[in-house]
Amino acid sequence: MKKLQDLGSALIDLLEQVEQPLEPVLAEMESTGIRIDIQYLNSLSSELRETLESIEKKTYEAAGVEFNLSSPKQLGEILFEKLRLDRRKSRRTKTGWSTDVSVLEKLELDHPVVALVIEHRMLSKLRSTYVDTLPKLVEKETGRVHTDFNQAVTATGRLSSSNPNLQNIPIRTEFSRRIRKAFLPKKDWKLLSADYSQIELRILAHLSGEELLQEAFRNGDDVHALTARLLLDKDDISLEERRLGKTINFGVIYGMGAQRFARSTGVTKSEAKEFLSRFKLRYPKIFSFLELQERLALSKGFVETLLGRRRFFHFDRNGLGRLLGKDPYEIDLDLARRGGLEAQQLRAAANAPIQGSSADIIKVAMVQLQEMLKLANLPANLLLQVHDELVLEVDPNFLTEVKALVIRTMQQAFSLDVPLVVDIGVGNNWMEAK
DNA sequence: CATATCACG
DNA sequence: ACGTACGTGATATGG
Repeated sequence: MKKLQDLGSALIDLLEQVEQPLEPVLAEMESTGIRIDIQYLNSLSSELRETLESIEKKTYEAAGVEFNLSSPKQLGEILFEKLRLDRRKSRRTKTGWSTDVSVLEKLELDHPVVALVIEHRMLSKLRSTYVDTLPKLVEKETGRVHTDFNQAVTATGRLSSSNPNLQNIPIRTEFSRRIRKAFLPKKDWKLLSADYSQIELRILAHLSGEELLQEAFRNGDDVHALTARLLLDKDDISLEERRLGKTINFGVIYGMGAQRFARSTGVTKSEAKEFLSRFKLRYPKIFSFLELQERLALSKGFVETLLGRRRFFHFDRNGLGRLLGKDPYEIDLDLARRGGLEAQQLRAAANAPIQGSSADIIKVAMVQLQEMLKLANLPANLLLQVHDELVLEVDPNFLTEVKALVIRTMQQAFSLDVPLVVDIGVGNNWMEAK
């Protein structure tokens, strides 16, 4: 406590008003657990076993040799030595040639074996990490799995989840969504999923004061389409172009460079540079805000979230550490970003207030929501938090009431200069609820 | 136990 | 000249 007091009252408040009240909420979520359909997962596992065996056979036929598909080392040797595929599409790792999915996608049209490997990779990952693992962790008496929500692990203030990690349950592919069907509410209850819509971009709009973005959120506009319109300088935007806007909106939060932007959208590097500089021109306050965070990390040694949560940085005393105590606006950022490790730390500094403020807000919402559920004696249990999403199980007779309470509590957890919007879904399992 | 890979926000 | 997307946790391989 003494140490915290020295750091100011915001951190005392954060501790006493948010983190400490959150602890029993997390404890109850862990203890409640979430119900899992073991039989369903077992049948998925059998189906996967057959599919994987069939892919393996075809792979060995196409490659002309049998090998361990789960060994990146062996796969690299097959692809780049035996089959002599284009090594320029891969890169060196400490142990050989990279065979990660971005490499495989570049090689996909060069040899029939590659598509098989991609399919196998995805399905075997899902089987070993989720389909075969979750049933073993189900408590026999309750039919539920109980994760650990770690409150003091991350650098940004987010929670993490482990044993098992229930914050990375698959959703992005067709087969993934079938895994979500295994997550059930209490018998005869409903599963409810409520997530903040674009909370990090809204926080960025708030913290930066960028009027164009704020106005868009206030009007309920499609901000990815807006960004696409600003970058392409035209009114009508295709779905493809909107995707471009979305990539750059998210990329900026992480400090994405032109190369990565080009690679993940398919535009050329010079087009990517053009887009990034137009973005800077159209949303100048976003960039000055992000740069200010980098300057603060250097001059004060930390950056802060909405609730005063701090992420500290420790730069080499013989290098960037010398900038400690200097006027943030006198720091030459281009110079500071010179080193690879330092540049990464500075991107992390720019990102931390955004990611961390999002964590602040959902934590406040969780404490308030749990309090309201208890006060009103509502038959509903908080089960999971997935960074911008809360999952509950609810007695269907009280759905209308609980839905309204969840939305109101999450949206009012913190007042920003832009609205917080919550999307909600209800179903008989986690897939249906999304 | 290090490494590569990949699941999520 | 070049690079650079933030934050997590789990799995299989191979030494």
